[in-house]
Amino acid sequence: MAELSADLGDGAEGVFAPIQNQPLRVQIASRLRDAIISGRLHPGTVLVETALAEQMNVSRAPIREAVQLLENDGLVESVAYKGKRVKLLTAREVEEIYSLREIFEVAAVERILAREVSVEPLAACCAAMEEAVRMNDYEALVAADEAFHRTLIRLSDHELLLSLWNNLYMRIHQIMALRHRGERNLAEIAGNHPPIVRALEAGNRAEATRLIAQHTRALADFDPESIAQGSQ
Amino acid sequence: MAELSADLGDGAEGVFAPIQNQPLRVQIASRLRDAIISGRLHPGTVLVETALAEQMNVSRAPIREAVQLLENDGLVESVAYKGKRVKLLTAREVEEIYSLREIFEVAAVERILAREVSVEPLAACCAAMEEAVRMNDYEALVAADEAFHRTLIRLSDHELLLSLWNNLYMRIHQIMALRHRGERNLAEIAGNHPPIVRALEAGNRAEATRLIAQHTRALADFDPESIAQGSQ
DNA sequence: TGACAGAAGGTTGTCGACAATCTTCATTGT
DNA sequence: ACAATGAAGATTGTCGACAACCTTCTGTCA
Repeated sequence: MAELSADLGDGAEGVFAPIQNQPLRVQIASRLRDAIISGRLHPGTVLVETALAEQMNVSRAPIREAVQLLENDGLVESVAYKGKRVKLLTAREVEEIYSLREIFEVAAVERILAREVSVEPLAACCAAMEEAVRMNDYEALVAADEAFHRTLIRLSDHELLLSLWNNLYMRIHQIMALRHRGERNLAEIAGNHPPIVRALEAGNRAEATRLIAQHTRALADFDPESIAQGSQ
Repeated sequence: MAELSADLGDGAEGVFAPIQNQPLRVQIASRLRDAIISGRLHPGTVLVETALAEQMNVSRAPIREAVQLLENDGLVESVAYKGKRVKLLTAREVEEIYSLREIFEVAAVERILAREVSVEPLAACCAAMEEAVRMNDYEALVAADEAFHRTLIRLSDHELLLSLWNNLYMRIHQIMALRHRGERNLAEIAGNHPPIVRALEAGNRAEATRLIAQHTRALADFDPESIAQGSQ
């Protein structure tokens, strides 16, 4: 039994999938989070505990705790005497989210350059993006893009920064899902990244920072009216 | 009644303190938070719901929710099948907290310079610090120091950054409380800040950034062994 | 016709209890 | 003496119910 659990834990080559007895609140929170960041639950949607409990066939306790988890994520807000609702997105907040993204990425660049970390993982992400462009696969491109930026943060070797990034990117996901999908030039998006990698390889801090800022601001250049707010 | 509430809300000059019917979880969370960041609850201390519920004479439900709030704050961690405990502090985590502090302050400086905001509020904080030095009041100096840095973030006009800062500074409070109080030169601490204000006034980005980094690293220059970890 | 008072409805806040799970300790066998 | 098995204890997870609070609708009075 000792070696069995060891196998499952380490190699993950075992026959059995690892048993994961996640608390209900975690499962519920995952479902709700997915619904919110995918845009299925619009900002302003009221989350009524009793209704959710009935839908998911559980009691209110795990629902309450799950909603609280989402509140910590900044996806849900509490409005006095009205209950909880999916957080409304103001233009200002969207701006701040993207500017924070820029702050984080620039900080990551600084650390990567200071520690002279290999940027090979970033090049791999670029390759995945080019592949997605060849296949004309928008979803794959988005995934590779996310992987690129998360890898950038990860290479900075800063766990706290990475956890903040994960939370931030969740909200960016939501914003992208709510935004009308403009006609994006796949090749242009993919093409933005290799120069960043090259600047990092060259140790060119100013250029890397400039490219990151430019890329982020292009993403943030949205139509404020395009974000669907729920009723009210 | 309308004008009464308006008075209380705006001027805060009314006779009555505003009625705040905070949920139990918020009151409980505040108490626990205070205990943790003041160092009265050491890292590693196990938080048993039933015990806390009995001590505070409430049921377990609000205790659970309060502890979850602290978990979101990063002050409590969940260890499988052992319950929740006050989060242990590793040297790495402390380093990351201070490096994040530097990232945030540098970002704030950039924004302040870009927007040409008046730095008068910062000068006021410096005056408070000098007054504290004159009175040889360590507590007042710490308070003024915190006010200075929070003001710096506030002047950057970035709500998201400010909320992250508040959370981060909570943990810095905890670290300072756990750290053996070295003999600090009050005048030296106070003296660090006016040059920052002058650099901001002069629009000298490089100098301001350099001073911030220097100041932060002086704070982070701690003895890793000095942080008391609870039993285990 | 408008405004105020009252009642009804709905939602969150809190509680006590039960169930499930893991840990720890005692016991037994080799 | 050590290891494995079993039982007991403790803690978290979940549930259903009650209470408090605010909102909203309706009815009445000026």
